[in-house]
Amino acid sequence: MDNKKIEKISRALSDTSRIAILQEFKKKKDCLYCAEVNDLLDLTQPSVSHHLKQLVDAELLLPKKEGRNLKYVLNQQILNEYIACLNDLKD
Amino acid sequence: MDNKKIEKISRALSDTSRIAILQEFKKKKDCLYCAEVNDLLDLTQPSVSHHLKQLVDAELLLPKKEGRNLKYVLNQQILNEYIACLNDLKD
DNA sequence: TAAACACATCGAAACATTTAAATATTTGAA
DNA sequence: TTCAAATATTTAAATGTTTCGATGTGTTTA
Repeated sequence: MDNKKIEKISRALSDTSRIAILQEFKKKKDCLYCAEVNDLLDLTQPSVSHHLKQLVDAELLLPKKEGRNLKYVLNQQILNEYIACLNDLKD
Repeated sequence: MDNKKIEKISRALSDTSRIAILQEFKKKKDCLYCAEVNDLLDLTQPSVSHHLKQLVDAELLLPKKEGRNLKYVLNQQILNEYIACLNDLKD
């Protein structure tokens, strides 16, 4: 994972709304619907859409279309790679 | 570690210059002088000072004054706590 | 004490991010 | 095929970030 990718993931994580979204996955067994995120956050629908887009762009979330709903799955692999890079900063 | 702190650390990590600074610590045995960072990055002294400040504000670096020089030490503990929070996102 | 050095702060320009309102798109249901 | 629901995009305002030049502050050395 190169530094540009680390930067991108870090930026995706640098917002309490997006952190809250990711934390919600634990309760929901790693799978969340867009509408559930709308209920979770006190933001308008376009704002939530924007935040989800950033998490998807950083590949932390994988979108899966289900009819007119959108289901998100946590990308554990990229999270593991990111964590490995951080661990690498230590000696 | 609360979400505000996670946000702050993530934001500190969301810049390739700052990532490069942290990576340099590995080569320098976890201790860097401000002037060494100036040589490392192709940025002016005020810009480097700004980046170091963000890393210090996020507590990723601990500053130690040595006469008119400033030495930084990597804060492994806060890095570990941050990594633990990220691991916590997984189930 | 004066000059040089190391680092911080200020001010401003350029650019990016966050948010919401309005609108568009896609899909399912009647 | 028309209507309603779910999500995305556009636009614009407010705010935050990055960078540099100029300058300030504290410390060592001549």
